[in-house]
Amino acid sequence: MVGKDNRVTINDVAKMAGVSKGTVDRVLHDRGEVSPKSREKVLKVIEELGYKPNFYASILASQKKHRIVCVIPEYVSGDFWSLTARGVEESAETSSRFGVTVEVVTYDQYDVESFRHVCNRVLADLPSGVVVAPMFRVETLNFVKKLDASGVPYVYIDSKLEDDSYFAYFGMPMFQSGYLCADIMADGRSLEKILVVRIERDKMGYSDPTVARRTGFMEYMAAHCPDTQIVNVFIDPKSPEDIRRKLDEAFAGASGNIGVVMFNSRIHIVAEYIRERRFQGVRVVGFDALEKNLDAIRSGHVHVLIAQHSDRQAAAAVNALVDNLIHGEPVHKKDNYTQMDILNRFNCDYYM
Amino acid sequence: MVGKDNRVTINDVAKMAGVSKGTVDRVLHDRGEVSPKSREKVLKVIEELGYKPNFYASILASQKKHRIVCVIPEYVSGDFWSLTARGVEESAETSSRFGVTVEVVTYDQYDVESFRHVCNRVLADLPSGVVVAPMFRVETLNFVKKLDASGVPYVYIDSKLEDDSYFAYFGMPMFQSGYLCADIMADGRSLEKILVVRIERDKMGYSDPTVARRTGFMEYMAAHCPDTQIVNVFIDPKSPEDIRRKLDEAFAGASGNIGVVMFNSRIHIVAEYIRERRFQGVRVVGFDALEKNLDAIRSGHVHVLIAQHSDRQAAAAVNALVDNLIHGEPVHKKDNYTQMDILNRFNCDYYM
DNA sequence: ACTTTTTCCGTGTACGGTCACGGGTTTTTC
DNA sequence: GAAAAACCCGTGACCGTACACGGAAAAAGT
Repeated sequence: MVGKDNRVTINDVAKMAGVSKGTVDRVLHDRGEVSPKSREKVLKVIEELGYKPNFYASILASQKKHRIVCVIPEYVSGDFWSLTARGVEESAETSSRFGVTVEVVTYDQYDVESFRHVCNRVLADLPSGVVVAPMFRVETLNFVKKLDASGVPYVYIDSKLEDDSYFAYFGMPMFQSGYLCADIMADGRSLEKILVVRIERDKMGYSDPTVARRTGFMEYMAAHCPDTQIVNVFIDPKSPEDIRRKLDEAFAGASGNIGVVMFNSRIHIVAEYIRERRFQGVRVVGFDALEKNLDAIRSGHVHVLIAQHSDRQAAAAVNALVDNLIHGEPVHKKDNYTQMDILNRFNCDYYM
Repeated sequence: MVGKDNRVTINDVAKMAGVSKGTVDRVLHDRGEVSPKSREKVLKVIEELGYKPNFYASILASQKKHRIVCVIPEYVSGDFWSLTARGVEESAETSSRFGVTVEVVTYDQYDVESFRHVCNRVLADLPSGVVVAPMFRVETLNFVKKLDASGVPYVYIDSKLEDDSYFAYFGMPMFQSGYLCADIMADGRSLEKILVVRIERDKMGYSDPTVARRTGFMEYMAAHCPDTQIVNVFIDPKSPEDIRRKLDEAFAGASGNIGVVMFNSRIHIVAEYIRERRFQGVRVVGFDALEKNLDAIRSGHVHVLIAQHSDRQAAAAVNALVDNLIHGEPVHKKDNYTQMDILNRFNCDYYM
């Protein structure tokens, strides 16, 4: 049996304490203008009666408006960040009931300047809370420092930086996901070599969340499969043709079993290549449940995806802020690592 | 940008439609006593203005009390049904804010009579909604028929029966989970035989949710590994010693690779056996993320678990009812299949 | 002792709904 | 055609809390 009848109201408390509800309200919200004596009295009565403020009446009466801003990379339908955006959208719906508006602002993840610009815009019109997916280390640290100075709580999603005053973090354990990936790739089969397909980026203080993943992968391989050759294949993000040439090179002259992996969400471009070249027996493992990646699983060109619910992550991030802003609830846990989901062709259709 | 200022109130609607808020309220709740003409008008205005009732005002004003009852098998801490109970407990917390109390009643899943008894108790004092985990086919059908007749919505969790008037269903796709299980067990390795450990039960119109799982498993094996021998090992649930003898028999004289699988949540008893006998190289696959099973993964005696978030399932079931009772929201989807999570030693620690 | 200031507190309205009540209209009934 | 019934609909009192406002009491100033 759960859920008791919570019939004690602020009026009961007031009556018992021999004061008016106004006074009770003042002590409840620490709004001052109450004598120590009556304050004491009220507190005692609250304790005795086990008074819990009615949540709904409270929200209804206080017409406070909160605004939360989510700063994430630009996205187009179907890519990784669109999942996050969807999650935000979802929780925005619920939050709007609490009088909280949620706003998404995006930046070009390949252009620091655009990130700086966005940060300034946010700082110029301070919201009540911020959710940020950090891509540029220095700039983000600078940004959150200012937020912190203004008392605006911020939540990291996807990856976090080394500062310590963030309100919460929601994301995948990146190192472990790489480790897991390696196990899935290599365990029980003796691979001759593994191609690690990487997208070249401008340097520019860029903080790639996937490096930890790669590190985890490499550590597993070093420990368990020292004989497997690891080959980095760098692709130019601007010329999609590039991948064909580079992979042709990498595949040339390979005789034994080969694996291909990417540590970002774009394994589907590898799947596409494999499909074109009609290669058989190549083991392909990637990350994130984009629609294109799921299709690649279904068609058999990708064997396993390691996925996370980025949408839930984003929603959780927003909700944590809302809970804090509205109910004054502290975070349950500061660091929240989402589960790593292993998807193959037999369970991917049940992954929404 | 998300979440607009939803400042349209029932009074705005009333004014626009040229009626009183009472009338608007009546059409909102389909409470009758409204002429078709004004009803039409109000509906149109609601549409135009995009009016959404304020949830909190609504809850505050209507002091309705709802009661939801969850009928599930008895459980002890750490077993499968305790997960479900935990999920119920969680959602009960949120629901209590909505003036909904959630009650868990349990029955002995090996005793029809106890189930009948529980059903009668529920029927004697009808709640607003029911969540039920069906174990006895005929009795459950009988039970829900009466609920249906009284207009009490009911939700199936874990497994569902073949009737059609349930409000919603939340559970794992059992057949596919068996198929998936077989793939994980056998793909890429040539197993000589697989032991299917089963717990004998009294017959008694008992509806075992795991039979579909076994069917899925067998179909996969027949299609992909016709040479692997499948051996059923029946265990007496009452004598835990039994398993040792039976498994000893089954293992005796096996030379090649062996797999062991159970289709309920108790693979940990096999793990325990393997640990005792110090067997090496036996592939063990099971279901459900019980603490004991997770421990078995960590110690290496179970290789993979296929899990579902039964807690979320239960919570979702309760929430669906609450949403419907409080806000009159219809279910999004009637049949909700939860994802199948593949757990191994590298990702099981992030599965909460 | 009489202002002036500060401190403390009660009152009343608003928030956006719900629902009982009762009065006015129309339709039925005899 | 009047009485009864059925049908519609507006009114207003809540629900439990937040907060502005103004006044009483106490402290400080002169």
